[in-house]
Amino acid sequence: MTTSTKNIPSKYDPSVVEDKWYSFWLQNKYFHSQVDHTKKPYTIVIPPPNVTGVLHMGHMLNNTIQDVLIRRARMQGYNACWVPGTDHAAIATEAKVVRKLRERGISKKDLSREQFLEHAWEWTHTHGGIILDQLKKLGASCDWDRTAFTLDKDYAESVVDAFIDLYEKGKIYRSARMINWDPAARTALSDEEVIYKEVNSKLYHIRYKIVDSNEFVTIATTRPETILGDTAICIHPDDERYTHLHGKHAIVPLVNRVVPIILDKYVEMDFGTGCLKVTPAHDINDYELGEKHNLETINMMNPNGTISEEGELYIGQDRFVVRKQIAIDLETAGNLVNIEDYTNKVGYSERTDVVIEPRLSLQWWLSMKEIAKPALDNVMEDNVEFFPKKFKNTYRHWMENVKDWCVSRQLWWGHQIPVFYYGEGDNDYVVAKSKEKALETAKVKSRNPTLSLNDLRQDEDVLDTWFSSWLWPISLFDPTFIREHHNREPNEELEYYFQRANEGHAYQKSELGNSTLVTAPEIMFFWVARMIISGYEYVGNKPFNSVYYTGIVRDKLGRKMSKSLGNSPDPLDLIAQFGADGVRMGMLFSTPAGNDLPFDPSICEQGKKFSNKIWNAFRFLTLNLQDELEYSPTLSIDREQLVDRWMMARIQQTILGINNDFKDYKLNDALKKVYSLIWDDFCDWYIELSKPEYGKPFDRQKMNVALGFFEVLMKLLHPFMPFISEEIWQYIGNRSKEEALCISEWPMYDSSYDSKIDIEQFETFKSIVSILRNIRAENQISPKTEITVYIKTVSDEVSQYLNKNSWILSQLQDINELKISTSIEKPRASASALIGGNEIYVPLAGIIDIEKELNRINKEIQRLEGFLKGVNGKLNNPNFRNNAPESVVQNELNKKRDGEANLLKLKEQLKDFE
RNA sequence: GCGUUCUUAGCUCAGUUGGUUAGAGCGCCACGUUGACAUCGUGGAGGUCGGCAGUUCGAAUCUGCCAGAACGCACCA
Repeated sequence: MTTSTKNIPSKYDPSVVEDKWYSFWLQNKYFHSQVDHTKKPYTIVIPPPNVTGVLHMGHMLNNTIQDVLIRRARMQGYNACWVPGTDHAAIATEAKVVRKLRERGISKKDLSREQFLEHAWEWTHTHGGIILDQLKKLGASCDWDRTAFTLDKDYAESVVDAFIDLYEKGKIYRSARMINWDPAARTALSDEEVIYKEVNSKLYHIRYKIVDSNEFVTIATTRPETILGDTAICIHPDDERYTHLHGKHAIVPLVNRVVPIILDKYVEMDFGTGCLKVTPAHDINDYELGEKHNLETINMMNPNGTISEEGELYIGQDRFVVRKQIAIDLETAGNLVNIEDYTNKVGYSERTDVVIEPRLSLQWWLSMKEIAKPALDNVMEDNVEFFPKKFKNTYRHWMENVKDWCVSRQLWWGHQIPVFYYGEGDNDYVVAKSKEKALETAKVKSRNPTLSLNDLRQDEDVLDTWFSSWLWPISLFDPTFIREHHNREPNEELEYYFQRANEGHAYQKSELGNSTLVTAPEIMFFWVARMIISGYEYVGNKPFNSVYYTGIVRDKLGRKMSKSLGNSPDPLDLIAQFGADGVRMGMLFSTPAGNDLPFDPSICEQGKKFSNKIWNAFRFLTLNLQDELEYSPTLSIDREQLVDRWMMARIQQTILGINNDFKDYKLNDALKKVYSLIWDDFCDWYIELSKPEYGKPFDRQKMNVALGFFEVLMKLLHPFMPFISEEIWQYIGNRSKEEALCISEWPMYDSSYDSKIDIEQFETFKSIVSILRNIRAENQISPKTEITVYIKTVSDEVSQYLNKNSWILSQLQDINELKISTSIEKPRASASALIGGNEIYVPLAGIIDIEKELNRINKEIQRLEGFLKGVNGKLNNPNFRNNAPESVVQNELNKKRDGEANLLKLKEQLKDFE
């Protein structure tokens, strides 16, 4: 890159600059990582977005955070590897494809599995990876050579391997149980895929006739259609109201089925009538009652949510249509007692948003209790550290009560379950990698040597999408390891990016953990917990040192931003409007780790303004070096100059502060520190003071030192705003073609420059300037009018450094006379102020607005008196003097001494106006 | 219902082990274009730290109760 001063545009145009540098970074493969044992690894695996998804604000936040972490690690000299990829997202993608096909008049049930998968792949090829291109716009510094997809051949094999391995270990089994059934997708779901929502519904009271009696019992239900599957009425054995019904039978209305009245303490006598209808096939609790009391199960619903033949009536009609109709019919039959409004919670499918039906079904399960143990313990011991900490509790609660995982899904898009059936019996199957392999075992197991490939039928179902993504950190690096882990060590990549990156305990505050997962808390159970489980199960180690849970991006009304609500701005529009840097900064600026982000596009405005400020500061420094062919930024400061020492000290403070913030993942605090360093310290003070006296030429050396500082500032800014920082950094220095800010060294903290005295002294100057500005504002004195300033200092030491650096005052204020000494005669009719006990006087005879000045002094006196009242209150309290530590008492005494001295000075000043 | 985390300026949030009369950014008000930036500069006004008790010499900070919010888990048909 040229460092010529020519052609620095007066306006900063992110769209041009950002594309330019992104291509440059890619061309030079700065984001590519390979095993290098001379460097420490730092690994991030991306939470793979749905392959056909498009970027939303949640992705923006999530990936910005990952990019900040990986870019800083890269600059710190880590071998930083951020692996990107996409997830096939079984049910989500399949639902999308089904919808698309329906729009084209094609129904899934008219297609064969192969035909459907052809459509799905076509869809994947046209839309797949769009989201990854969008991430590039954001500046994501992923190693794109490693881009993976959960249905890639190698990866898919590892998923099947895991199933086989766990089956062979006895962890996977097949069982008929109550499951959550999604009637729209027509598949089983895991418990985590069900979302409970509070809804306004109706409670139907229905009476059942008692056999051989004119009596009725009344039950209540929110799902009257399920009476078609009733096989009992249940009452509490101690319920005296119903003692006479023990051993009797009741008649289910409409279907006129005779069912027993059973007794069980499960029934709450206080709720409703104390009578419960029992539908074992369609309710979890009822199922358990059914098992216990040997009840018949009537499966009255089809997989698509219509009534089945077993239901006898309303066959083929939708469950919700029937719910209305059956109420009418029950009324007609005289069985409907009443209907009341009722609020209850109903389970909905996370993906299709339809009401879940509990249903008895034969599925594949993974036994969780045992394999979850190390994953629970290591998080509890902070060996895997959660940020924010509060999620440890949620995690523990889930892990301690972890239930077996239903891993089979009645879908086609995904990893087909490697189970081959050779007969109709419950155990007539073998688990194998392929049909061919299955055949041999099947022959033995079935004792039928004539069995052929045609006799084998593979399980139709696919695996839960999370059953593939839980292997993400392993199979990205070593896809055959799952299969071979009994016989060999991890390959070089897995060893380096997984094992070595996660060596030791996470809780080492001395440096950043070497591997971080950045994700949403919503998928803690779906994904995070299961990845930790698979890490210990297969590699014997955690897959990451720390987990950073991001907040949820919400709109102004506090609603989660989602495509369906249409309340999410298009991230690419935002980037076009504010620049990727602007959007990144806007989001990071207002998200403490784990907090939700109330998003308003205007927060990106601040990012854009910041870019503009930086650009203009840069332009100012270089405009005045127009004759230079190359800049010579330098950090060899003039040690005699307070302002240089101060700037250096502020930089050191900031480096230290940022490094600490990163250890706690307080990215917004870190960014705020950089922001303030650049805007408040560098632009508002340092640059102002680097300007020469009016009319005089610019000091080349000063400009070069300013550029030297600027260079450091751009390094500190780079993880957050990679584009503008790279652009400026490239301009500033004499860079060779291979150089880039993104691979330059992170600034080292240098304690020799971190001087509290320099900062204190400069702060005094800042306060004096502020007070002079304030005096001008109150007395309406234009900045151009010269003023006289006397400073009566508290000590010779103060006089000395103020005098030595008095040019700072003259530079920032038009002053015709400046006196600094311990022995200043207080001038009459002057505006005055106190700074650290030092008295500032600005004689303003004839100009001064006496009322305002009196006001100001009186206000200050009032404040001080109140302050001293508090201090004296403490000091006069014997309990305080006896109990408080000596240092605290001494501190109060100092406050009293200084406060009283200041009060005296203020009262003197007041006398002037009497 | 159980559990967890919260409640600080108009908004979004800081506030380290209790110890200056509580800070920042945005927004708001006033003033301001002499060498980069009006996408800017300068100054200013905003809070009895959700409420009530308690512990303590001293509470935004610790404890209890109450009110409200968010999340997780389990749910009565």
